[in-house]
Amino acid sequence: MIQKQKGCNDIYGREAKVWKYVESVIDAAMEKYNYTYMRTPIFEATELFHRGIGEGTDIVSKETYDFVDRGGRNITLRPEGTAGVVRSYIENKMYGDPNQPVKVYYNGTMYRYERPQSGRDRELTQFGMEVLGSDDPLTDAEVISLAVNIYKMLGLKEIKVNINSLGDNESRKAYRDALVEYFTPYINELCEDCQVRLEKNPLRILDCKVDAGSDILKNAPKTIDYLNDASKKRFDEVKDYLDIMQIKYEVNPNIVRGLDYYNHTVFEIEAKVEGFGSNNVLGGGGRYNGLCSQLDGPETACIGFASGMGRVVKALELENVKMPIVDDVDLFIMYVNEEEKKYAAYLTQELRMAGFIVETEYTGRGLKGQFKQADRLNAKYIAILNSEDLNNNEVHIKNNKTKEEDVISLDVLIYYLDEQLNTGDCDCGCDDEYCDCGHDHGCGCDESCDCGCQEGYECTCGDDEHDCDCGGDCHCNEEGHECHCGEDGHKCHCHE
RNA sequence: GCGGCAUUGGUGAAGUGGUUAACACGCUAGUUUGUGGCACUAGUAUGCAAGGGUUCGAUUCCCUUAUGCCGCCCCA
Repeated sequence: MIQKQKGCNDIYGREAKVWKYVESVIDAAMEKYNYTYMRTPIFEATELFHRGIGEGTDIVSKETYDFVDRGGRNITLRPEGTAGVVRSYIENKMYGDPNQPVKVYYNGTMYRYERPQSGRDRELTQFGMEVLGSDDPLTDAEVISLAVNIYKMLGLKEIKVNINSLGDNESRKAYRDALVEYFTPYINELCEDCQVRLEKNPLRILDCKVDAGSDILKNAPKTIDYLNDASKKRFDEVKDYLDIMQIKYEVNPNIVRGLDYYNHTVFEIEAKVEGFGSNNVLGGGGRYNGLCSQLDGPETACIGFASGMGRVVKALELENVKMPIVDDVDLFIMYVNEEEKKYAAYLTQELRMAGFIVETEYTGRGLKGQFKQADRLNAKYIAILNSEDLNNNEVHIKNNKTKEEDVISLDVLIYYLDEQLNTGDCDCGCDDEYCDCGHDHGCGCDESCDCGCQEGYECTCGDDEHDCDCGGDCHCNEEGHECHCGEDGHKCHCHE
């Protein structure tokens, strides 16, 4: 049997629905912040990542998927999203657009040649956003706020935002020197890995798991103490904006990120859920003002954030977050003989065109088996075709919840279903099959809001009956968008 | 790149150097002349990740490979 490649995953069934839902929430959040979706190629010239990330690190030397194509080009499957976005910004001369900063987001697969473990795969899906062309501290706060709000809208509660500032190049260098000076006398007391880090990447000693908690680490110099006045002022401004936006965070001097190109603001968002394993960072980001010029573009101030979809989904599962996932069908059409099957084919087509989710039998099961199948599919109604009924232009239709059965004229079947299915929990009276405002179409407006509630906020969706303490804005409050469900004061959250 | 543990049917799994690989769920069919979910009955792995070795004989022992889980390195 041919197996999937190491560190890759097949996502299907219910899990795939969860992914689609998470993606829809991401899209909605990005839209609110006015970040535009962009797609860049999955493979790029190897040089892009070598120059972007830096030659010396393990990352580029042994953790990318590299190959030479048939034309002799050196190709690398993208290990992250930022480099491609910056390349595109330069190549398409987006810096020339008067509409600055450029705010974009992406969502796609990345490839890293690593040994898989919990929360780490070789093919992973990341979403992220970048703001290119502004050094305003407000953009730092905006990116962090957007990241936090995505998690909130999804309904995650146990998250922690860690922020830090590395300062400008001058501050960074001063800090690095101070660290080396501080740790050198203690070199023999550090773990073996840290002894190597002291020379290669002293900042990462602060991240060490072995030495964590030791007095040497606790008393190490803090980035913040080495920020020059301008950098310090800038960091204070970022924190002020976060306070104004009511984003909770903690300044954590040990957040340093791995790459050289970061400066000023760096941040990580952790899942604080039990059982998450050692890789519990949902996402991270920071400012990278030097990258664009390093890639032959103009000097451009940028900040970005990226988050792993797999880890987000894992956090949602561990927190048992409820999601508005439609996994039932409106009607299952049963039949036994060939003549009935032909009518089933016709009826299936007809009702689907009318907007219902319709299923029928494809594997030759008997009636008993078809009833079981209808249950498995969570069919709300069952139509039992029988030749005699059909000759009388009638059909047996059964409510699969109450088990009540009616015999109705085929002429009124559509109206019958329409009435039955749209008078459930939801009273929006919607009769437009393409509107997703109704309970049957996944709106979630019937009981509780699906906006990913957090405490301490008031819902602004304008629906009285629906008591929500959601975080930030409810995403059913789409301004200027008219719902065609016909209920006043009820705003639809469909994206048309 | 380094290390620990794992891999038995559609699923969860038990098990042993030697005739038919437990048990449960599921699934299919029947009892039920076209209305299920209960009950009962029957069927449901020529196979124990793949390949090689030891042995009279291996799913069981050994080796290699693959994949999975967990950790280290690294972390974009």
